[in-house]
Amino acid sequence: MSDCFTCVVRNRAICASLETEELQLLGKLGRNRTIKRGETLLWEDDPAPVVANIINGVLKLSVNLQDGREQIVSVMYASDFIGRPFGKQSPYRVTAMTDAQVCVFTRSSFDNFAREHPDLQNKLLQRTLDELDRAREWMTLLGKKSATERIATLLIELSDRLSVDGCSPETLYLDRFELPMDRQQIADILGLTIETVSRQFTRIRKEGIIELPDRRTVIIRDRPRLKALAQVE
Amino acid sequence: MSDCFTCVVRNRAICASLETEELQLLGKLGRNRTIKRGETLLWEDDPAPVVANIINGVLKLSVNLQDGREQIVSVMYASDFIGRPFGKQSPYRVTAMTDAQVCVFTRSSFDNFAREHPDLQNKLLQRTLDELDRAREWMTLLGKKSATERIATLLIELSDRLSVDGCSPETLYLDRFELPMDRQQIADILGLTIETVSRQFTRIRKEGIIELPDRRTVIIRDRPRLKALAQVE
DNA sequence: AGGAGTTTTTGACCGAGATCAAAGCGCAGC
DNA sequence: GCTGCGCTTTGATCTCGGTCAAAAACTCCT
Repeated sequence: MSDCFTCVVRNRAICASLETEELQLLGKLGRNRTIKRGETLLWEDDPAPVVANIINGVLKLSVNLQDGREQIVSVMYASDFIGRPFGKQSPYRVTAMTDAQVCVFTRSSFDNFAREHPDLQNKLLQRTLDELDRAREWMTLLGKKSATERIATLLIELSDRLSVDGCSPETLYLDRFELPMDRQQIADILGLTIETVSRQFTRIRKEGIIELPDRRTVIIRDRPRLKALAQVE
Repeated sequence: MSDCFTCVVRNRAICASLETEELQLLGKLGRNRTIKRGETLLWEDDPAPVVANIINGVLKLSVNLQDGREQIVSVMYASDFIGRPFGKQSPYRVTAMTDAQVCVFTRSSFDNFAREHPDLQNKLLQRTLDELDRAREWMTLLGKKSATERIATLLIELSDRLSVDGCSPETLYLDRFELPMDRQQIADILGLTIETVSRQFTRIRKEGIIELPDRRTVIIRDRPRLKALAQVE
């Protein structure tokens, strides 16, 4: 059993809606699990589905077309909730982009628990609405933005989302961070090819907006200009 | 006051989760409203927000960038739920694509009601999850599909969604229907330009897959081939 | 340290869809 | 019936990002 009371995401995940006793009950249902980078936690329409909270690490949710094309439809971070409770199966593949730790529930046990805890369901609803907003923002990116705008938007988003993850309250903005994904994955998030991603990185690096000390590290040198590139909204 | 008991979407909208007495209560909170094609029901981040059920008609949800680019992030049909309950405001513009009738609630009154009706919240959660799936499917379209694939996908989707709307149970497939939007709106849904949309229509019309008796009418002549064009998944 | 394999960058070229421009079509009003 | 206007189609050209290929940089192993 996992100890929910010392859990690092206890106050940010959906569990935050629960009181001591309920948390104890939910804790009995969950199992901690470690996943290696590249490992798939959940296959599309898995017949034995699970839901999970992310404790740490970054996971992707992807749609894979038969001809091999892959679209990443969501990137999920610590405290995010994975999976589809109630009814339908989840038509996505969930794969770890970095080593990760998750807190896993069988769907049936989670469903039963949730049915009796309206506060938890409410939290879940709000999270799903947030996720929907994010998906729609990304639709706008995919439908209307240029390659440069896409890259800039991703970098801004990452610096926001990873800073919460890092949990150091003094760094409101993360100006230096590790990319949790490789170039191919960036391409599959942004609806571009790996070559275009690389060229755009080079471009904004040469303009002095960012620095790339190595493949995985990004330093934002000129945030206002980066925001200007991203912020067409 | 609107009469919920004879409402055409009574069994398909979220209200389906309510018993007689509760429905009566909710009915007191709602107001019927007619909207003309092109009229905007809700502006992005409206300070006096409402939520609504669609009784009939088709509405769009759009994100508008400052330079005039518009991405339509959702097309909503009869029995769909509009707006964002609990907390945040809705960052989208909601506009009628056809004349429509909606059942409107102020957000605060709806929130209060929903808080006391877990079944309603559960229904809302499931709907939101469905909507999220649809948004992600569209992300895949916008990120990975060719112009032809996009048009074909939209036509299949419309023939599915409008047939439920029409409510004639014998027509499982609608092979003839009216487009609820003009070419520009199709372009803004699919992340294309109006010219490309027009060219693709002409193309699949010349191939005998569809027929276009007039601007707004579509007849599907060869559904299997249309599906093949759309169905890259 | 050297070498094999992987990932990323760079270069040359190409093409799907965008852009710009000009008809064509359908309908409302007179 | 004609005219004017908005929407749609068609045509000509351009461009951004894709494709194909090779070089460069990094990683990991021995």
